[in-house]
Amino acid sequence: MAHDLLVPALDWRLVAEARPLSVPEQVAERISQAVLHGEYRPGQRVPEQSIADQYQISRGPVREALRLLESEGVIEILPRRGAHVTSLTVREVTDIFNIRAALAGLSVRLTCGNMQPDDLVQIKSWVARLSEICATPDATEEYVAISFRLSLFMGRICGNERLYEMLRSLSRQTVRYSRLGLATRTRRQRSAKTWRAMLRAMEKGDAEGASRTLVGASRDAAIRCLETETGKQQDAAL
Amino acid sequence: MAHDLLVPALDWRLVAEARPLSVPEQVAERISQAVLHGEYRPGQRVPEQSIADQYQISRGPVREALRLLESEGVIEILPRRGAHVTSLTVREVTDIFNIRAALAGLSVRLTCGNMQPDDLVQIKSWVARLSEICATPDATEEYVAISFRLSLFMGRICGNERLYEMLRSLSRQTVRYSRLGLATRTRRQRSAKTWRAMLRAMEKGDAEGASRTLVGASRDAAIRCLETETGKQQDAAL
DNA sequence: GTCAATAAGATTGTTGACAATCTTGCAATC
DNA sequence: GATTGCAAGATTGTCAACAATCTTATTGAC
Repeated sequence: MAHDLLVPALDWRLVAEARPLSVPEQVAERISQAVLHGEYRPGQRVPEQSIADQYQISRGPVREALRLLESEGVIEILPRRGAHVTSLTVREVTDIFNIRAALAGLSVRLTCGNMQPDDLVQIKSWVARLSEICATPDATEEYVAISFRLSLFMGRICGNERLYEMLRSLSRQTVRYSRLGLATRTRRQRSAKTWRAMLRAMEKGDAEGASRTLVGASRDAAIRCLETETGKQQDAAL
Repeated sequence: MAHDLLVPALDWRLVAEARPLSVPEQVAERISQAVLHGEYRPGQRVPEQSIADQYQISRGPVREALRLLESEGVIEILPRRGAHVTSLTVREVTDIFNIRAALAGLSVRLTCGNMQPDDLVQIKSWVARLSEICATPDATEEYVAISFRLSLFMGRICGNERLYEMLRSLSRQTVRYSRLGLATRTRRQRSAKTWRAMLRAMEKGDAEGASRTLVGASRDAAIRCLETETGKQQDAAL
């Protein structure tokens, strides 16, 4: 088709960003939330028909929703055996944490060169809040929530859209396990110390230093969080 | 279902790894190859029906194949507008190169700690071959092929399966553009020099050094390869 | 001649049905 | 009592048809 050569196609990405979610996307979001909230256990089957009945749609859109969730790592689809909530081994969780650490490091480095004054204020306030609550018993939920908001915030403002998407996806896959790594007062205090060190480096404009701090700490945290589990069972399922 | 609590589900990942490719996977592979070989141009539409006719199947499996390709970044699917071969902007290519650099760095670092003697021999021979042909005019294709094999090899032997998958996916998305970055003799010579430096660091057991060398070089290469294009057009499509 | 409205055609989204395969429960055997 | 084989049920894979939406070409007005 010579047509394509003459008239460049309109780049729809620039037009419709905040489009309404399609049916499969909505279903995927619901299931994802259900998994995150522990309504489905790791390894549990997710039959297409039961989802279809639940939302009163046919299996077509459900299949699509499941593919979406598979690409996000929330579920696994095996041929003729259907969809299961992912149940990661210790090895796989470590692997993902390593990847996440490397990408978080990149996002911090980029953020340093791409930051608005307001952004630093925002980051500062979150780090302050983390330092405040890290010693409080039972502050795990708030601590986890804020540290995720913080790392995704840097993912967003660093200017690398695709990096943000990858960090978001990896976070989704590891929330359950991150919670373990921040479950005790000691661990949270150690984590808060890292965030402060990273902030200091950022304020000095030391992008490499900030990045190194975060990567090192993430790596340690991954090891620490999994040491607890390693002895128990080969499957790290929460 | 209390049943799930008593009998842990069999982990099929450990059993059936080399399973035969499903129909959608086969179709996805074919389309992917066609895109890589330039049979589809960036931005070109990929209608479901025409693919279905081509392989004499219905649109169901085709839809699934297209979702697979979307998750690999080979095509883009827009609601009610169908699938298009991805046409990346300069910005997006840079973004992906940055991510790939960070992950390649991680894979090299892990490889250093996870390497068999044979592996180093293999890497050495490839680096030698690259040094041999880098000055040859018109060696772009072989040079690109070997350097990809090399980086994916390290992705594979580093022991982080997921990292390998991500590197493979990112490579697929950027082959077209990498070719630009290795199109001239000077660029290939510069690239070969980097590989040699990385190899020296690996031989000394300097994982961090090897990683830094590669990350730095990848970053430079990305910038260099795109400088050529930046002036011309906002869309970096090959 | 250029632009806007319209209609025909093409394409995607969804549905329900059927075939292929897997899982589960039960019975027969060792 | 544990294991194997079989059958019924459940679940996934594929298909063809219809509805909703978008694209393209034509027509008419300015």
